[in-house]
Amino acid sequence: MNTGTWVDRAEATLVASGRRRGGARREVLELLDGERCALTALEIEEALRGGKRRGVSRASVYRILDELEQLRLVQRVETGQSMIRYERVCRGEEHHHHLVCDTCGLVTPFTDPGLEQAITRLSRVVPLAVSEHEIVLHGACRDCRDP
Amino acid sequence: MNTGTWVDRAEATLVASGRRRGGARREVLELLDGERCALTALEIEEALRGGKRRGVSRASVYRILDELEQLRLVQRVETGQSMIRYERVCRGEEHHHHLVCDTCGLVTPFTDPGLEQAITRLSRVVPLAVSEHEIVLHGACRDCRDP
DNA sequence: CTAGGTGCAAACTGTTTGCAACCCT
DNA sequence: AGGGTTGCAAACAGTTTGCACCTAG
Repeated sequence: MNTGTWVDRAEATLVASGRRRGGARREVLELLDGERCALTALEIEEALRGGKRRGVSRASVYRILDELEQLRLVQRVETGQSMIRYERVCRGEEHHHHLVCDTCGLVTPFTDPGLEQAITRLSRVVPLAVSEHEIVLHGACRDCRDP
Repeated sequence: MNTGTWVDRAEATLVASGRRRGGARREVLELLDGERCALTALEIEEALRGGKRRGVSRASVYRILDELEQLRLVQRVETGQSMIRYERVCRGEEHHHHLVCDTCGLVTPFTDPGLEQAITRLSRVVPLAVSEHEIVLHGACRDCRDP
């Protein structure tokens, strides 16, 4: 699937839920679509302010992310850096989790079928109707390991 | 192992690292020792203010938790509730993770050897020297499921 | 025209810090 | 006596909200 698809699906979902189109939201959607991993609201605001874009106010960034999350178009990622990160949700795309370097703060994605399998098995026996799961591995990335 | 052991070990570790004993810290240690799952700093402050205890100022709660975390006596738990939770670390006790009810906020622990195994295997192939890992399952608990 | 979208600034909330008083050792 | 420990209040940082203006439909 190409990168345009997610923005299109997102806009369609938004319109279907009775919303109008808006320039700020479009900016956020396009930025998220181009990112392969999770961003914080502040990173999004900054990325949109710089460059040739029009810029989106902080309040709007938060409001838009909140909307998108409720529509399950983006998901929150907690990396233990005391800032919420957001990334787009792609149906059909392999589910991924995150590696966090506690030294430099780098966040990278990874996937592991074995892990997903273990989670699926576990979800059946646990006293909770599991709807989401999040796995974060902390440690030192290569650059921070070798000085 | 009984519940007294952790407080003792904690105080010993603190003294060994060149600190003195203090009433506020003792309060926090005893409270954490009695809890089986993660608490937020604010919950700790509140729990200590009520009851027959002397109470510990908010700043001290944070400072103490920070100290304890650095000494690996407590660990942070991120449950996606935009508040950091802390729980004591017991050596020899089985490593556990968390179930979070997104409706009522209830946090409960669980353990799963299969999952730990999958994580261990994964840690060897990932581009990160893994030191910690955190797994959170989100969903609806029984009480929130059945009205 | 009109309800939703957006920016701005103020309000909130969890967390951190500066500083003076306190108390173990 | 002296340095770690604590409380208080102010400072911070990320997030949310109130309100007036703008804009898509």
